[in-house]
Amino acid sequence: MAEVTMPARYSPHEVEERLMREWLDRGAFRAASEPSGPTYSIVIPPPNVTGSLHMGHALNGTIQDVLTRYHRLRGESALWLVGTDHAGIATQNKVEGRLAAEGLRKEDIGREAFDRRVWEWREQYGSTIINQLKRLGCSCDYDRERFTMDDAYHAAVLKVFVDLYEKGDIYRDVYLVNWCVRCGSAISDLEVEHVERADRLYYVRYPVVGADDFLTVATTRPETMFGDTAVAVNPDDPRYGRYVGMTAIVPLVGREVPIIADEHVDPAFGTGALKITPGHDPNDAEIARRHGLPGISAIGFDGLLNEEAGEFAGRDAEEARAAIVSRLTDHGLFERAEEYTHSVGTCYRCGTVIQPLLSLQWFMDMKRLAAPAIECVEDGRVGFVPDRWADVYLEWMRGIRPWCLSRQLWWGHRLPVWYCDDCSKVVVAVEAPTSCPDCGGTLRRDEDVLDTWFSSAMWPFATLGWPESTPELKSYYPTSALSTARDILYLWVARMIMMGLEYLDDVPFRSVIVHPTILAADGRRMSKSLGTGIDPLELIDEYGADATRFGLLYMSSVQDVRFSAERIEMGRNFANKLWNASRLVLQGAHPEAVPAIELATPADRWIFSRLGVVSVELAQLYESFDFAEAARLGYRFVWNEVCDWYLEMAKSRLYGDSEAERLQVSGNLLALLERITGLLHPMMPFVTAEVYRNLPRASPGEGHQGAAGAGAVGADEDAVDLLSSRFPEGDPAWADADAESGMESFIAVVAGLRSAREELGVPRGAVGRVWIVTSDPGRASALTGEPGALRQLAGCEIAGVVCDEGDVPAGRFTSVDAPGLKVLLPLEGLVDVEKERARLMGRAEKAKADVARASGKLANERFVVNAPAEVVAQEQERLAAGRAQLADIARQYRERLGEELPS
RNA sequence: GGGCGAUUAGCUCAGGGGGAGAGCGCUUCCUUGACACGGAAGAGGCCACUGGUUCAAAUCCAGUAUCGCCCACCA
Repeated sequence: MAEVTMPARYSPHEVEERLMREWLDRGAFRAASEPSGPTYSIVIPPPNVTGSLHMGHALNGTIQDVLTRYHRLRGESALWLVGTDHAGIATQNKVEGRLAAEGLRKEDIGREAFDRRVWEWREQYGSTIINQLKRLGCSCDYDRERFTMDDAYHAAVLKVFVDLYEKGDIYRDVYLVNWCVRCGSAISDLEVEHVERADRLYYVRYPVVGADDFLTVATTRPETMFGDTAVAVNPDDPRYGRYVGMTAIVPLVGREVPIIADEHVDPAFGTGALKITPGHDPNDAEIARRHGLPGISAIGFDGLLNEEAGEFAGRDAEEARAAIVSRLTDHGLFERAEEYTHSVGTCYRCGTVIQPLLSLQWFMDMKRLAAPAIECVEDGRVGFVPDRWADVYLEWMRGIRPWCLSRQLWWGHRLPVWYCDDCSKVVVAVEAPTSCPDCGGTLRRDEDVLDTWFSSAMWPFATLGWPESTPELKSYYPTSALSTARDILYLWVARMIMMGLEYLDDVPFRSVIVHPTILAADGRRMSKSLGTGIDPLELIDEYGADATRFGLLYMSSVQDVRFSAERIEMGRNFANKLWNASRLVLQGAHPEAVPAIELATPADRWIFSRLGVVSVELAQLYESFDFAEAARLGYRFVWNEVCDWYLEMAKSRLYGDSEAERLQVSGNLLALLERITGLLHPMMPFVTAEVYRNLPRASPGEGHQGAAGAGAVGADEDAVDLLSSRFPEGDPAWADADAESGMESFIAVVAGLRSAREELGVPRGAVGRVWIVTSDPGRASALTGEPGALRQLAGCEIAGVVCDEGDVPAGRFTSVDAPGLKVLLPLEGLVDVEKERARLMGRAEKAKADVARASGKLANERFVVNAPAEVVAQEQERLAAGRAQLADIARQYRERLGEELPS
């Protein structure tokens, strides 16, 4: 390798921009239409076209990219399909806002022009979020970008609507729907967000006809009384039994309505009497249905009271409340009001309080489609991660209710429904009919569009070309995994499962990953309006994409987590660590070295044994979606094992005099680094790819066991691109339990020696000639086989190895314990008596505590009888070791300090 | 009203029946030829509370408290 010039600090932005451009230019993320081998596929939860990347997208994008890159490295044909959702209300609001800035309303320009404006808007801003995904390093197949309003997609949506209509699942009916006055549209039950609100409960008197009496009802919404069609009491309520069957007068309206008995009424609530407003309350509508009562609408789609409200007609319903109460007071019909906290439905898009209104809408009955969608989760064809979400899903699915599909918007998939002006014919068809098939009359198309989620429900197959039988559909459906936030489990995930089973006769994905919600640092939701949001792009700017990804993964354990910038910083430091490790290797390596594994020393055997284990574990973690643990493992292995120990130990050979050793250790270092880049690439694509491309390579045909992805070496460009390599597999031959336990001793010895030197104030640079005391030659060889490292790291040379401490020449030593052996460090003239006394006392305390605990346990007969043999044996070992250590300390105390160890 | 999750070091979080872990922060030292976004040595926890199961509980069970989320027709 020629001169390597690498800055001491990894600078992510230059690398990220350059590599991403290269990858995109050469189509590295493109998935073949008809791949020959195994495939892997993910469809992205399509963000709103109006959207920009937030923390949830960043985490979710990272997770999906880890999976895609991992499986791509596995040699699978990996497709990560991206796209955006037309997001009916959200987008329409945005464009209406722009019109408003020009002093226009959408009605001023008309539907067609408005549609054009939306498309223009989309041209201009619709790719923002997609570009932001690129900054994160997401390896989506950008050439296959889809939009839920693409022509082909639209055709698929119409086909499904018509089909479900013909099957009888979709129907039109008058029903109480959730009406958002601000959006001017119905929304589905799932789009209603309930929020707690401090309100008042009003007690209003309804005079009973033919009795000089009245019934007092409690209501939070007196303004709905204009729609009252009954007063209800509980049938078992003794207070009111005599009134049932009589009638009452609705105050201010004067309407005479029946007094009915219904189980639903809770005698304990309020007065036990309930006014029934079927036109504006779902419960009341239910009761009215049971009793055959009519519904009256007193509030219009504009949220204003209508002519039913008499003098209040034309006033905003909620705003008129006070006036109504005051008028009731005038009539002596208002009793009192009390403070009352309850939850009110609001529009999840704009927060406006929902007005339940009777309205003619299109609905979809979900029962038929739900059955197989329940089954496929029960039998495990679709799995949830974490799996408790399966229960949440199933519970909702079992109680599923009809879905209000129609939206009174302009932006969206317009219903393929026509009404005849002349007869009452309803035509539902994919192709626009020219005239009424029954009477030849003129047809009018339904003005409404479909709920955005109706088209989203088809995302896993409509994006792959359905209903055409495309090669993509064949290759990539069902998809492999779906990663999503939990708040769209019902809105989206459940509906995709139903639609997938209905139209492809197979589940849309095998696994649903429900990733955690990232909360603001103070524990609240991250939200722009609260000012608690953190922009992931700012993190990428400050720390780099790899750091952002790593930090997000690290904190993405199974539960919700508060965002901590320290985690991202940790990722940045880690990327920098990896970068600098590669600097050490590349700058220090023998100029002719190429990746080549030759297990020559205990450290070599140890690190490759560990590499093998870690390779398997990381693969398992990626496959089981445990990304937080994968991040931890990668971090620990690279930092605490490779950098802290192997690289440090390798230095003595790397900078040593032996050319052969230098070449040999260089080969190991390069091979190790090469594999690490592959292992970490799914999580940190940029820094790993950049390091990888700097590695020297064996010339073709030279054949050595070190080249990762040896089979992939082809064109020059590919040869240096980590994306074209293979996920590193460990060689089973590397497994070496002795090397691992030997290294355990080595690390304990070095740490112990350093600690002792520190505590005793041994001057830096002083070299100690240590004796190793052990009866286990394997353990000893971990030290004797690494003399250079021992000298470098602990400042010690080995004087000799003995089985028995008695064989060590007389002298003053301090001892360091390690698994399987003990090391004696000569003290000579440099012992500080006070320090050594403190040190020995400290060790003695600990040893005594060990002995006390172990002997206590072993004295307990029930422990000895019941505990597993190995646990008892372990305790016996502890006892023995503790006693030996104590004796040892006592002896040292005597020899060194000329005192007896205080007891 | 039902359900789920959380409660571990100053902070953010792992762990999950046999001697408490990480990162940051803190103390002391170190600008040695990968890295101060670094290195070395340390300090710092009755693992929310109360009971139970067990030879053994931070870990399993029950209950309590606090926080968060979801579902529900709380007028």
